[in-house]
Amino acid sequence: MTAVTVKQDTASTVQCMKAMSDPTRLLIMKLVQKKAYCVCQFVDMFEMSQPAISQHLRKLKMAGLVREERRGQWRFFSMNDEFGAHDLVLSILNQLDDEDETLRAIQSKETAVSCD
Amino acid sequence: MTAVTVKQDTASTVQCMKAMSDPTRLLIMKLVQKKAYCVCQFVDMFEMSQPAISQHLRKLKMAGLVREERRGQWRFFSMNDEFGAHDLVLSILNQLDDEDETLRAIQSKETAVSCD
DNA sequence: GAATTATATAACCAAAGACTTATATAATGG
DNA sequence: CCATTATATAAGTCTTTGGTTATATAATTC
Repeated sequence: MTAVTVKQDTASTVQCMKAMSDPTRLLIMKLVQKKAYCVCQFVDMFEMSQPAISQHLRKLKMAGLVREERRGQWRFFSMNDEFGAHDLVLSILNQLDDEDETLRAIQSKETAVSCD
Repeated sequence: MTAVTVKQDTASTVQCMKAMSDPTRLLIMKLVQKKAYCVCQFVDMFEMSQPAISQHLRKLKMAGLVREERRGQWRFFSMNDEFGAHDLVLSILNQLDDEDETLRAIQSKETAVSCD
């Protein structure tokens, strides 16, 4: 297991961190680390309006942290593991407790999507 | 060398990340990782007004990332290594390139303080 | 092709951020 | 004690952010 890390410059580090410095987006990243989710699933899990979720996802996508894939009428989002600061993303997510209350609460609200 | 990491909950992770999600504060953290600096040194290095620097330092201090120490008329700031999310801070700083242009430029402007 | 479902986008708003200038505080040195 | 130096704080401004509601777009189903 090599631990060689791709170093980032100040601007990209800040951009990546800003994208993740929000509870909703941080948890979305934690979730997409495991598998892809569609917008409506996030809407249910975070109990947040569809436009609000959509805008959070747009930020993550614009920053390069996630990737979007269309499946029928759904749009699935997953972690972009080719992202330049991918190592930074991983080390941040790695510091986040998997037993965290907020995370647990959100995961428990996961709903299935027809196309699954 | 143990790599056991103290996990953080969502709220503290976000709080810590927000404190560092600014180029000035990120670089201040990178600097204080090595040694303590006083306010006037940051003012010179970042070519930023004294109140602006003072406010950035207050944010870092309020969030628990740095520690303040008075030496005569100066106030020195250093990394708080007893901070709960200290590991998170370190892994973020570790991802930041030491050869980064912005960092280099700032370091080159370091000035001495009489009391040193 | 009309209704439904999933999503994005636009326009708006309140709160938070990052500065500014002006002023207060506190230690130092004559 | 007074002037100087280092720093903090207050108040104001402008921008960014994270939500809202309303509407547009696009695929699916009947």
